[in-house]
Amino acid sequence: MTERSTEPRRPTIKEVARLAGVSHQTVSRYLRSRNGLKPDTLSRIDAAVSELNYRPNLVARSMRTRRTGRLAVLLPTMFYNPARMLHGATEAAHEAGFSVEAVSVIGDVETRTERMLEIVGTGQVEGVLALAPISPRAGDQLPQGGTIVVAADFDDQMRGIGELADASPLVAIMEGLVEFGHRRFFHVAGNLQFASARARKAAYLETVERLGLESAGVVDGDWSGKSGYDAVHSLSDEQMPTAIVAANDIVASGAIRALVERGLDVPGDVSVTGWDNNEACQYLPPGLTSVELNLEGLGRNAMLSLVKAISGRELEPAPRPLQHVIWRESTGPTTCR
Amino acid sequence: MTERSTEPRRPTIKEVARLAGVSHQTVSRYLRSRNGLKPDTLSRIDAAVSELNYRPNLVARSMRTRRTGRLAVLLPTMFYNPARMLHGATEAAHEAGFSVEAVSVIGDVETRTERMLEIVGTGQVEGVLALAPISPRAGDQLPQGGTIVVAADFDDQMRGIGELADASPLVAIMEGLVEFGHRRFFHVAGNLQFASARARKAAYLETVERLGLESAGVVDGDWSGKSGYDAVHSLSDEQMPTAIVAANDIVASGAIRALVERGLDVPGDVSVTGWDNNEACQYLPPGLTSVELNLEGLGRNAMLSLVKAISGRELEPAPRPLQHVIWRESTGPTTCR
DNA sequence: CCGCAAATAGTGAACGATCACTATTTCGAG
DNA sequence: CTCGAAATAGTGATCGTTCACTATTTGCGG
Repeated sequence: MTERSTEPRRPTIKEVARLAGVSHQTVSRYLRSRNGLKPDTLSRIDAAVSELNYRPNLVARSMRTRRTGRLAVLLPTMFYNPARMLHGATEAAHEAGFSVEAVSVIGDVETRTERMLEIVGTGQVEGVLALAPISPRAGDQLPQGGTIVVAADFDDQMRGIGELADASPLVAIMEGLVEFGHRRFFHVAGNLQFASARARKAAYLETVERLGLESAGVVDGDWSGKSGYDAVHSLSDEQMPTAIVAANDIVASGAIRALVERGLDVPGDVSVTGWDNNEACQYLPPGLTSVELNLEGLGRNAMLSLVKAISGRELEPAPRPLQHVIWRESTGPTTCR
Repeated sequence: MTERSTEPRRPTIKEVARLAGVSHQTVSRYLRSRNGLKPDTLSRIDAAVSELNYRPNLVARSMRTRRTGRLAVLLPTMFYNPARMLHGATEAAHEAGFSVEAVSVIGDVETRTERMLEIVGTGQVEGVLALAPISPRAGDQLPQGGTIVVAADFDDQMRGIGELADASPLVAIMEGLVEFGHRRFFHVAGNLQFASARARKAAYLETVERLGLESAGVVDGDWSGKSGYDAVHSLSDEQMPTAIVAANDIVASGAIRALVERGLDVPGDVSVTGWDNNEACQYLPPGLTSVELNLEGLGRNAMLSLVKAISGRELEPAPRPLQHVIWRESTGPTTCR
């Protein structure tokens, strides 16, 4: 590991002012906007700033302006990989002049909610973007002086909101499978505390209904491979569908293993689909039909709504579409059985 | 999405003091340590604090103490999933009283380094933990007043340091494969800017040498499935090894696909191993022999060295071992060919 | 060259905590 | 009861910036 440290005191606005032969307030104005200064004054300050290598003390600025310019992102740790969403979110926040604190909490909804309220309570952050479910009661418990909260994957009515919970690719998947001749489906859902899991389950049920399909049912899972594995093993031979729509690629991988263990071929006997376009699942045979996500874009757009709520600024959203189906070998025409 | 906001001014130390009938300095002492106060005074302040729901203004405290209590973690975005390491790191930082800012940068080493220097330069953070490679020149460019940098996966001599680069499980894998009868190996390395990739490559070469094995060579990859896929397809039939040691599970999945495409069975013809214990690779047949990592522990320990360098505090490290081999179906005895 | 508005620059207070002192109270020994 | 050190509490300055003013300079029509 490499370690370095130096600790000379940093120059202040007054030292810059003295060197430039102006008042500290003039330097302050220079920092805010370079308008309203004579060209001569401006260049003298320019010179002083670069000579002293001056950087404003943001803590002092925060103190006076009562704005910290900091946001927090609450990350889930157990169920899916939020790193790319975090990236999109931090980039967007950076564009809007905010820095982002990452908070990841292992535990249940209540633990996460408590931790989030604690963070808001310190007044250190101006807002929180929750990428993991939090308690719907959180809004009421916000401490006075508390800040805005945007929960991107959750709302008070337990319904998903926005792009994160857009389940339309699932409809596209099922329609594609129907074209392949499939009539009997099965869905292994994700953790239903996540709006995305609820939305996919709802979309599955609606599509079964709308297209008059058979369904071997829905098993509520937890985004894990084991949940897919167990769900398939729980089916009797008579129940066995010809197409399994899994909540994500991990669940699908568990389902595929269980199918293989039962002597069934994918996609010969049963087609399987996932979600997230997991790289390993693209390569390992059979390449898994999945939904490619622009996770950075989803993270960005979630952050945009927080930024807008706090500062009113509207930044450019990520270009659509943010998700689309990629068909691979794990899906195919039904065979006579 | 849920949004809430309230903005009554927060109470200050002086208001607490007035309510408790003491001086503001007494309240300040109360906040630092409750010692040296009369029980009566203490309980009066206790009452005042809870009545006003007082929380100290950390920005004001930072201003006076010249300590921000903030650290930054520089995350890689392209190659592997740092979310669990980030979690371990933030937990450790939290224990030591620091908050953590997440910075993820797409781009090359120079881009990351520049961004890191920018962050240090603002004086907002007391230290940076780099989980992605940064330029070895970064130390020299640290701005004056700059803070300590710990690069957990890199050092000036391009050699890996510490647990992140511990390649001993690779030796265990190869020894196990030798017991299975394997003599002819192949290694697909990760991105060699990462110390872990360099360490695994070095361990592979040393073990080949030490045990007098045959090697079909090493292909330098980039942690991607494609790199494993291409590497295997680049081999002639004569070169084909009986065991492929891949830099991680994704690379292994690409290798397996290429093997299957060439009509080879895993593990019947060729054994394959990965690294990271990717959940999908555990389930999809053949279950991949891999290295389970305590990523939270690795993140924690990396953060501990930063915390120690900054504050001198030594926290409890994660219990060892932090990685161990898990044997699965993708490895087996050699067959006569 | 005057007068007056607009443009530009300066002054001192304030943000909310801690630091470095000084002041007061407490309490046991003599 | 007094003295003096230890324990406890108070006072005012300070951190580096911006805010709310006031002061000065500039530019231009008459």
